[in-house]
Amino acid sequence: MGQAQLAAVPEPKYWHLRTVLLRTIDTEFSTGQVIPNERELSARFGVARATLRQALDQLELEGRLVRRRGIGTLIAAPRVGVPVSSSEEGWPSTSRSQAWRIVDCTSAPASPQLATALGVPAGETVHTVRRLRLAQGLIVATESLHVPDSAVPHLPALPQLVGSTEGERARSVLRQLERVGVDGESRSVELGVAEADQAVLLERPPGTPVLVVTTQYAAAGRKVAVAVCTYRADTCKLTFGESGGVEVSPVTAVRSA
Amino acid sequence: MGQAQLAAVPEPKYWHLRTVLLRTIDTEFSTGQVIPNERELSARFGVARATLRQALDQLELEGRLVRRRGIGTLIAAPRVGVPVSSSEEGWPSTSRSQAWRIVDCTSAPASPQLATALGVPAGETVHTVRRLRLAQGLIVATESLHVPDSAVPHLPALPQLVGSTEGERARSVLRQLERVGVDGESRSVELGVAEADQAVLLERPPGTPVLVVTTQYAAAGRKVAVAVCTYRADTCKLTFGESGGVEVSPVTAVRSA
DNA sequence: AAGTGGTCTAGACCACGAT
DNA sequence: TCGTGGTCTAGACCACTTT
Repeated sequence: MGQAQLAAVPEPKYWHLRTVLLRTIDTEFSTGQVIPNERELSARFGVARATLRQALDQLELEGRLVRRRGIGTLIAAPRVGVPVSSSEEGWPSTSRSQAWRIVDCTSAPASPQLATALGVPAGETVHTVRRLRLAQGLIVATESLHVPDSAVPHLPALPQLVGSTEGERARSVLRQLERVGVDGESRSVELGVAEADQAVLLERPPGTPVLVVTTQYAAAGRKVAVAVCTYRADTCKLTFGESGGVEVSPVTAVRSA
Repeated sequence: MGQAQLAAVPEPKYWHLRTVLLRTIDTEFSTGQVIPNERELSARFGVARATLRQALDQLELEGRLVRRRGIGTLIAAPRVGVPVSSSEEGWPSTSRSQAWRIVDCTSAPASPQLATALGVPAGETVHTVRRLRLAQGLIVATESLHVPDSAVPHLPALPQLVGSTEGERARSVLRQLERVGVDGESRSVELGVAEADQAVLLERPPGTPVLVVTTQYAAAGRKVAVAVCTYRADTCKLTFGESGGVEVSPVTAVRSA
């Protein structure tokens, strides 16, 4: 990598450093390579390690770097395009794509907030299926799918499910939901950070930035499910619309134009 | 606060601090209030100011706090729901909603990346309209709308536009684009940080986290425009689907359930 | 054991907004 | 001028991975 060159301008050091590093990794490094360690870089640029780390923090937030404790700092792979478009992608089709992996399934009375979101009376039984979403073999998201009991009337009663595994119970919920069908969905996307439990599932430390996608599913004019899907912001680019799956063109690059 | 857990991995101080602060601001503060300053808080919790700031950084990333230099740290207002759904919302209807404010308009040969994204030969003239998006009187996003010259054949030639203001030129581009119509769009959303120019427009410091929405518009099977829209991640929740505008229910709260 | 990133400290000074 | 958050320093120790 290049050598120290810091302008004495109103621009903060860490921001200038980020710019220099960004240009360097764009021109002299490729995906998967490890860059020099933090102590060496801070010495080379003549700044404190904390300042250098501030620059690396930015680049990590942008998904350009990945830092692994005990290993080093690596050039990140380009973000994976993850389709979040029509029902077909995220919907509980247990068959087809292996893109989802069931974690567990619980049934409990709805909290007030959840009841409101689902449009059911507080306290009604709600089945919650937790799943992991995979893309290209990597975990990219966790999902909590909440289904009020009244939306899946043909679900076997709880007592009959004693002895069945969580996976089986989860699959029955999904199957029943499929039978109901969906004729509408509304969605929101916002930035969040992973709490402890999410962080474990995503194999990331707590506080990891995530894109929280909340989807409300409707059938015959009433809400039948709410899904809260938590995507790793560092590795995911959410895609919507007709062009499912892989991106048609590297539009991301337009940003720097 | 003090817990005797068997955690083989001790929770970092800043993360525990975040949890405590989050509970405090949820129960004892309301939107717009200023919380005690950093020096006092760090003293009160018996940690270094840098550690306290690490906790505040998290809460700011989550959109729960707003820090203003010279003023203090305030409880943030809930995120504003911004419709990014059908063409109607984001589309250049110069009339109707006052939700967009034109910044400038330039015409230049397409960079290679931009040409690829638009599906035109590199070097073709591309008109770029920059706009601000407002919601509830606040700036929530900037947009760069790229339109290849070949997609708007009836646009007055450049020489004829000499003397016209940028605003007028921008409006003619938008008008022509409206005439062409749109029959398809594909979109992606990812996390980014605001560069210097974007930061100025968004009235935020460089490095501010943003949600980058890239939209490709098509008409008659060919791409007619690409829009790169940069939303302030701290204040925006992007909404898709039928329920435009305000959210139907406080689904966000489900996260903590 | 050695090397990496992660956390934490106790200071210092600067830029900004209000007074 | 004063109080605020923003930046920066020079260390220290810890947790993790590899050798």
